[in-house]
Formats: sequence, C-alpha cells, structure tokens
Amino acid sequence: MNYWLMKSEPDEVSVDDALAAPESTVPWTGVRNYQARNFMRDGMRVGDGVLFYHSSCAEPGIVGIARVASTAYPDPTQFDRKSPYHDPASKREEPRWLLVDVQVLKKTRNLTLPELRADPELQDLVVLRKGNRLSITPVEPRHWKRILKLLDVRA
DNA sequence: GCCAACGTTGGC
DNA sequence: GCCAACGTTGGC
Repeated sequence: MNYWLMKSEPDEVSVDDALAAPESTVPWTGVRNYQARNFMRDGMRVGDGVLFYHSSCAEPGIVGIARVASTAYPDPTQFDRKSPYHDPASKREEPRWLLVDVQVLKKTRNLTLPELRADPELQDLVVLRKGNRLSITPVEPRHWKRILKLLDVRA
C-alpha cells in the first residue's frame, strides 16, 4: 500500500464538499501535470492512503484522511469545451489526462502548513520541499504514520 | 497582488 | 536539443 498527498483548492472541492458527495467520493478532476498524472496512472492502487490537503486558501494544510477509490481513468473535463480544464489537444481515442476517484474516510482538524514545517520528523516530506508545486506527491510510510499521530488518528 | 520556482512551448 | 519567453502554482 502506498501513500499520497493530494492538493485541492477548497474553493473548488473542499473536504466538506467531498464528504457531502455520494459515498464521500469525488473524481479528482483537473490534474494537468504529467508527473502528477503518472503518479495516478502508475503508482496508485485502490485502497492507497491519501492525505487531503487544502491549498491556495487562508490556512493551507491537511484536513482529512482519504483513500484511492478507483484505478485511473480518463478525466472527462478534458473533452468539455466549457470546462476550464478543457484540453483541445487531447483526443478521445487517446486521452491525455486521467483521474482517480478519492473517498474521504475522515475529516480531521487542519494540520496546518506551519505545523508541518515545524515538525522535525517531517523535514523531508515532499510537499514541503522548496519550490514544490506538484498537486500529487508520494508520502513515505514514516511520514504517513507521523501525520496520523499528529492528527490523533489510528491507522 | 506579489513573486519565486517550476513546467511548457516554440523558434532556431 | 537548447533555451528564452511565457504561463501556472501557491504561499505570503
């Protein structure tokens, strides 16, 4: 089992939005970065652990525990002309962008970015690296355990 | 709104 | 294949 951190802008899809969805599950639309896409396509398995992260907001941080709920499949928004995620260069026979479904298991308190940065055991968490902009990053098991502990969530 | 850092594009 | 210009991300 692998672990991941996935960023979402709460203005678009917050952890509350995801919890309110059927089965607490949302399709992770809008990833338009090849490295992040490849993580979904090649790295993710159903059941993998996910840290639900709010970005581009007043208090960025980890706000929930989730799981990967599907294998990767084509992101329909790439074919939707009205979507901000429309990609005219992507063809239906050969979709460029994929997504996975993500199921929220538990909303947590906001474990904020400053708190994450302050923790000595999380110094090399990928998402904390300088200049990191990837919306999906792998999380090492020791980091996963540490974060669950900080959130007082049992594995 | 600013801007550092990074990814993508396209001319050559 | 190089690299300058441009676009995007995301914290502040």
